[in-house]
Amino acid sequence: MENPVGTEEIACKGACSENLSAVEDAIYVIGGKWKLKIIIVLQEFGNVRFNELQRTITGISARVLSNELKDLELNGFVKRVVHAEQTPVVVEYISTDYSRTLKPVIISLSEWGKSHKQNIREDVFSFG
Amino acid sequence: MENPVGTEEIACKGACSENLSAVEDAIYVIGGKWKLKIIIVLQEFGNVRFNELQRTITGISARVLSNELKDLELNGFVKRVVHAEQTPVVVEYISTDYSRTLKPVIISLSEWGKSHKQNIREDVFSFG
DNA sequence: CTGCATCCGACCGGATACTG
DNA sequence: CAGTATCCGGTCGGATGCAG
Repeated sequence: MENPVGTEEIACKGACSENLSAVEDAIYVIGGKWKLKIIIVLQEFGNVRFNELQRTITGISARVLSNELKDLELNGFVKRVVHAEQTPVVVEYISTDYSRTLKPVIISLSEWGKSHKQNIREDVFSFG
Repeated sequence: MENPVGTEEIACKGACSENLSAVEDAIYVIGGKWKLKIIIVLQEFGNVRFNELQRTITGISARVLSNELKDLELNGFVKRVVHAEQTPVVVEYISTDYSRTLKPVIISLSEWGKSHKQNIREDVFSFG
């Protein structure tokens, strides 16, 4: 059936673009090199301070971390808690309930990442 | 070996960084604005030609698409098939078995993306 | 400590034109 | 059609310095 841009493709585009735009939305908010990693650390540690965060997430600069945190806070993934009673001021970041809805995403990514690393080690696709 | 930050944090770092590095690995290969979207389209359409791909994935330029495809092929997510018998030459891209191992990742991302869009619409966290 | 402001180089990626 | 080459503006992000 020669069907260059026929009904079949159009139909697929409908169902497909639903997936596509959903994933696009997801990537838009939690995409990038750092966001998920920050979320993971906050979920595992509970509450973390700025410099602690920077030390844990290897390679991130203060500037970028600061921007990412602002972004994450705006989107409701992170809460910024200031302990004003102390000097110097202590600031802690904690993960929100909403960030916990990302658990399935994090788990599937983590599992895939593990098996991928294995595959690379075993040279599964060195097609020579 | 001194321990400036305390054993508790170190212990957590062990368990935590496993997750962290796994997710990092995943993001390293399939991260970015386009890679997952390309993979999704190829999985849903089966085999797609270059320009078709560019039309389907709104906003991507030929240059970037070309680079992404090369990258994806190198990592075994995409296969490039040349039909030399035709003129002008027809090239099709198809998804590999390995790219299908990303299914769980794509599903969880897609579902989260959908519910996230809903949440935004309902203004769940307009703390205004 | 917790960041923000500024400077500045590196890189990303769009537009355009071109080849096979 | 399926890309590649070049130009070039915009953004990303490191380094440094400074403020609360």
